[in-house]
Amino acid sequence: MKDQPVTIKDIAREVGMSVSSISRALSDHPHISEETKLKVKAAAEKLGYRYNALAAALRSSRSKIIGLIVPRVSMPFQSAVITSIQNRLHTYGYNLMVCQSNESPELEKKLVDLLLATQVEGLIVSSTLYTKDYSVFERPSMRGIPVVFYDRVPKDKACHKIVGDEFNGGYQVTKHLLEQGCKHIAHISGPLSCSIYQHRFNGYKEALNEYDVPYNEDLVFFHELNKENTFISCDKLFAGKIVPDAIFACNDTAALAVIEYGEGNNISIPSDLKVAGYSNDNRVEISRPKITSVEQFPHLMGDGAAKLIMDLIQSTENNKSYISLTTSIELIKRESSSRV
Amino acid sequence: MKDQPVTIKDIAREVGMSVSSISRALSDHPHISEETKLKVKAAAEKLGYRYNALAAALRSSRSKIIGLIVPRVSMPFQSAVITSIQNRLHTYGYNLMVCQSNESPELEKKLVDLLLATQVEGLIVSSTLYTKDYSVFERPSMRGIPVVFYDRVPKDKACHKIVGDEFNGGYQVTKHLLEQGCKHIAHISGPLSCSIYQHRFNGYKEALNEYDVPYNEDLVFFHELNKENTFISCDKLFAGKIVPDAIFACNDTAALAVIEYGEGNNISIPSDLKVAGYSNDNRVEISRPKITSVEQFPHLMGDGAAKLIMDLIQSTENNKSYISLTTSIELIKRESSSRV
DNA sequence: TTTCTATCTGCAATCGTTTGCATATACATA
DNA sequence: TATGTATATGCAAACGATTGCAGATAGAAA
Repeated sequence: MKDQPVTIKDIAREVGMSVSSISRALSDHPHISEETKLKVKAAAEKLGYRYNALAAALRSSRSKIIGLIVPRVSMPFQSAVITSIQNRLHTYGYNLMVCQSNESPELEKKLVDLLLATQVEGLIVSSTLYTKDYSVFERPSMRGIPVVFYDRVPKDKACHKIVGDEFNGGYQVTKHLLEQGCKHIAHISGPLSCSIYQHRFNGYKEALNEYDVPYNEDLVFFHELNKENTFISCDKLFAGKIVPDAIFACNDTAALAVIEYGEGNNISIPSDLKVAGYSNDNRVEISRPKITSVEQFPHLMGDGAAKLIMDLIQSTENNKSYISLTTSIELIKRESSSRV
Repeated sequence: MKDQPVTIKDIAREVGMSVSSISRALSDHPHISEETKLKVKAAAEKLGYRYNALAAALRSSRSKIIGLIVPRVSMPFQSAVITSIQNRLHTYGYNLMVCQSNESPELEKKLVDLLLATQVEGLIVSSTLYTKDYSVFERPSMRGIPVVFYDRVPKDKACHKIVGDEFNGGYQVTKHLLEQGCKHIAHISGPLSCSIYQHRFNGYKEALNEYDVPYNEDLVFFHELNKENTFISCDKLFAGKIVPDAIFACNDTAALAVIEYGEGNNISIPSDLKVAGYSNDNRVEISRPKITSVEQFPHLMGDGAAKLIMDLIQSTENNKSYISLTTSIELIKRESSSRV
């Protein structure tokens, strides 16, 4: 056995046929007889042949690779989505190349170039909190390579995308809090540059409007939703003229921070203050009180994103129209927002 | 502008030079004058040239792709590790292709083939709970492609690996519980086919031994560490002759299940029963009581795995010896195991 | 002028497949 | 015999870069 990898050329020599026939035999081309196929495959096995997907990709210009750009893998929602994207793509015989933007729009741009250089056949993207300029995804160099956005998608631009029903989520949470008798519902949100927060915010305002509760901008905050920022906002809220009787936090980390803030400041939840989060991550059921939150069904979203990109790749016609899918959400009511 | 992608050939035509010079100019080869490089790069920009990494990979047989095989992306520990692996590899100019075995040894094997076909330059692997046969990683067809295991590694086989100090973790937890005065420490573990559980179990027995507490096999359980299984084990434990005064669960999901079991069965924690988990995931601090657990520093492990694979790829000499790295752990004591 | 470096550039093979087209064979049909 | 139709196989040109080697050019030294 040589140290050089075995190629179809070696198989051709072994069985005394041309490389083209070997190639066809191995890929079950109908023009090759069953008998020959068996012979070729046996020889391949015997020689320890290994298919070179790169060479095939170069020649056929189908790399069977999908690129994924995501802010960070280690966010519970994202990792759940990625899990199902990867599993689904695998059933199509496609591989996934994962890149992280680390919430940096500049890096995100570079990653697009990187993945295009790798000849990905499609791109799945959930953008950074701050991405405003999406032009990189429609440069001429993108020609022919479909892009599917999910979750965090362009705000003002048509594109293929799959998103949760964020407006409805924001609306449902707010409506629920209103129905629990709350009058002063604070909203702790992520930056509005990010589509999901914009839509939840719109839903929030819609519900207020519907219930004739005036919108008060002293009760809304926009910042990255970590514990520190949330504490700062809580401080402001409880130092303000109007003390809130509910807080709608736009993720569960922030909601948990509110709970902790309450514990530390003698604010009892839900009697003094009702709280709701978003994403229904696995901490909200552990918390005491358990936290009302919105389930986003990340697996459906991942599955949908993978199916959508594959459809776009496989459809021959030049799709001029954009496909937009919405996955439903479900408000899960728990103790943190219950009537006392 | 044509619909065909622009290649270095087009640049060569544009600037009136040969493709080899273009190639060298673009990759900053020292034999090309600065002046020429600038001219070439300007032309590339102008034509909208995009580097084809696949073609380069084929010719140079350096794909700049690392394959990752992991049970599931959506486990908190795993996704934290993956995050740092990907970020670190990116600094080396390498990409990461992520595959999930879904805890199936058969699928795991197929993924090795798949990734080898993709011409990965290295493989990073955390195996399934049940992988016993690691021969697939040392077949002749693997020749030259380094493999780094992390976390869940082969038990009885030398290999490159980076693992947490599991024995010490198991030992520390058990010792801590003993020092809190516990005499009957149950151990709820994953299957021993998996290296990490074997080592934690060994650490558990070592501590018992050191404190002259007899090992009692009625107090140990081996199964997948989900809530249902843990409940079943708890039922058995509390129906047995010897009622435990502590439970050392091998992950936090199981520890949380024990807490929940306690709530539902009038077992008060930590006064009646002390509890410890493993991995220090973000739920243990939310739980009431907060749960004693073991921090594994997944980011160090990911970083280490990425560095190690790159070292192996870049080292020219044929490494005969295996490198084994151990990341330290830290026992975080919390209410669930405190003296009353 | 000649010769020698040093510096730059080009030729052409190569990486391992895929694939359009041509060809070969066998068998049936006219 | 000539023709047609499947069926099976081979030829050779791609795909787009890299790279060993040879060659060209220019300036300096002899």
